[in-house]
Amino acid sequence: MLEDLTEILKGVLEGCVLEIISRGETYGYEITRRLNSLGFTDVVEGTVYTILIRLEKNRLVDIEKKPSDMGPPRKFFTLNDAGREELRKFWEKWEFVASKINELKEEKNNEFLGTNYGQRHDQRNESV
Amino acid sequence: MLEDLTEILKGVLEGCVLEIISRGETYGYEITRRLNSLGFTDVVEGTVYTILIRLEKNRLVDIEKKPSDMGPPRKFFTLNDAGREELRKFWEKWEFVASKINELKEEKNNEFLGTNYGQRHDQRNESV
DNA sequence: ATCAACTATTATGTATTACTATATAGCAGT
DNA sequence: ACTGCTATATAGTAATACATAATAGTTGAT
Repeated sequence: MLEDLTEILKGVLEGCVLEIISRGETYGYEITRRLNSLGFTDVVEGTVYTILIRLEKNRLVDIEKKPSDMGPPRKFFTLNDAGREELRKFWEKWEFVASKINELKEEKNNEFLGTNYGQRHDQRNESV
Repeated sequence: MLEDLTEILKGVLEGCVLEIISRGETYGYEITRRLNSLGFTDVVEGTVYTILIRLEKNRLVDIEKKPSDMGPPRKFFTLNDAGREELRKFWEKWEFVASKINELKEEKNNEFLGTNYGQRHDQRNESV
């Protein structure tokens, strides 16, 4: 149905994984299934594992290996303090970006209210 | 204030540029200023020009060069049919992804309503 | 016992993207 | 001349998601 989400997922997928881990100890395969059932049906294990390895490398997670009765042993991940701080920052960034994008979208819907094409756009130096 | 937005902007910045062009003929430098005043203060000309060259290569825009009384000539961009279709698809993708991310975020806020850690997560094969 | 299906992790290579940094150039005011 | 603003172009870099394949444990059917 929807086309490739690859590019639009860059930068947010890691945040999603952090959020999922923050709910409680979990592992790569389960995280992938969780993302799939959320709606990101094309995300595969390989993608999630590279994110998990990155989280480990950046010391945002604690890891514990445990046997499973369903297959090979699982590597369980939990967020540590740095991971929780990273997650907090992710949501902060997300809310900022999402609000700005929606602002742009709203302008679009309000186009009929009046545009200023041709007139000077002098908001230039009022920017943050 | 906010940290680096680089990664989270991947995949959405091009959509923003398409949207800005869709309002009417405009050029790289002005698009950059528009993005800056929207809140994306760190986006620089170089980034926008690479996006514009990409749009041109993918034949999503029409181009017209015009002299300026403010400096060097400007390259004006307008969306063609393919560009408008690409923009439509961008908003479709954005709404999908944003709704899913917010769904994940809401679950977070509703954590206190009850979790099912430890119990089996048997939504596995109910996924889309 | 063998095979397929599901569970689970690891690793290599690729494409795409935003960014850095720099170069070039026109115009205005000092 | 010099600075500052306007304006475009481009080579190189870092980061990310994905494709693909290898490995391995468990279960159930043939």
